[in-house]
Amino acid sequence: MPELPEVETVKRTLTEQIVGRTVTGITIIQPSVIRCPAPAGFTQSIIGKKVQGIRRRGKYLILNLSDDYTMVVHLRMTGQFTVAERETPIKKHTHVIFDLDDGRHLRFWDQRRFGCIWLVTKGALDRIGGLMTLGPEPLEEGFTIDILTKAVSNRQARIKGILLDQHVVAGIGNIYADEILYNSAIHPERTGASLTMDEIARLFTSIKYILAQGVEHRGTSFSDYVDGRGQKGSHQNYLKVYQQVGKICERCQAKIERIKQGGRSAYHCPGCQK
DNA sequence: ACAATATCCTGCGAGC
DNA sequence: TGCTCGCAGGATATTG
Repeated sequence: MPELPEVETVKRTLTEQIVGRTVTGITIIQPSVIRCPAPAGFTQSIIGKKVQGIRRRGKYLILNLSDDYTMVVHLRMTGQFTVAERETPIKKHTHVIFDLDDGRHLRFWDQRRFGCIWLVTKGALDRIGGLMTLGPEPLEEGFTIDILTKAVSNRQARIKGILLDQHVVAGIGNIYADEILYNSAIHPERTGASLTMDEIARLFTSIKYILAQGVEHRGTSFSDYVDGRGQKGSHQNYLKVYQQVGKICERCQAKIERIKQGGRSAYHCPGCQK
């Protein structure tokens, strides 16, 4: 599941490979992954564009192209955006193939087809749903303890749901939400309003620490995730609760449990997450 | 405004 | 062997 650390790793590995490259052709196999414009317009506009830089905002990849165009990609659940040699066989669920001027391919693959691509001109980024309403980047200066305090205050929603809300803070998904709550020893079903100042301070520290660890480990490859070179991350080897049902908590020796929350799994330690 | 739930999609494993 | 069911979850739409 590409969350902030995974998308950041894709950004870095793609930057090394495709900045300076020009798109010379495109094959759209599954048109529905392209949100805008329509395939004919997309094809016409993308060809000849040079990749000038890549940045990340939350879980969105943003490719700055020549002529003031911007291509935005969201990998959602199973999306992969990788560079491949032209001779490499095309896997099932490959939806879009960009031909690059160095003879290689940039390929968008997504087994479950939740991922999507937008191509807009500069200034039209507000046409991309969700991008303009994202909360602050958790690993940057703009994210403060004051912002987190305001986000949880007087909220009856459960804290895990608040962490997953991209308007509050950008880039946290199910894996890192569970790991952050474990690290701060807070139970996922606590309401925002119930948190003490001390707990909010711990949560703030854990958000930064766990996400930074995820980036350092180049992401969590639990099922499909790979970076822009097709390589897996290693953070799955450092998970304390996510997908760890029955394992012994190293902090209190209780057994890790899974509960259902909002249609999602919430992994936690019933012994020390209060 | 807020909080919870349904929806999209495919593959896999459990259970019968 | 082959079927059904539940599960995986990011973001949006819908409901209360």
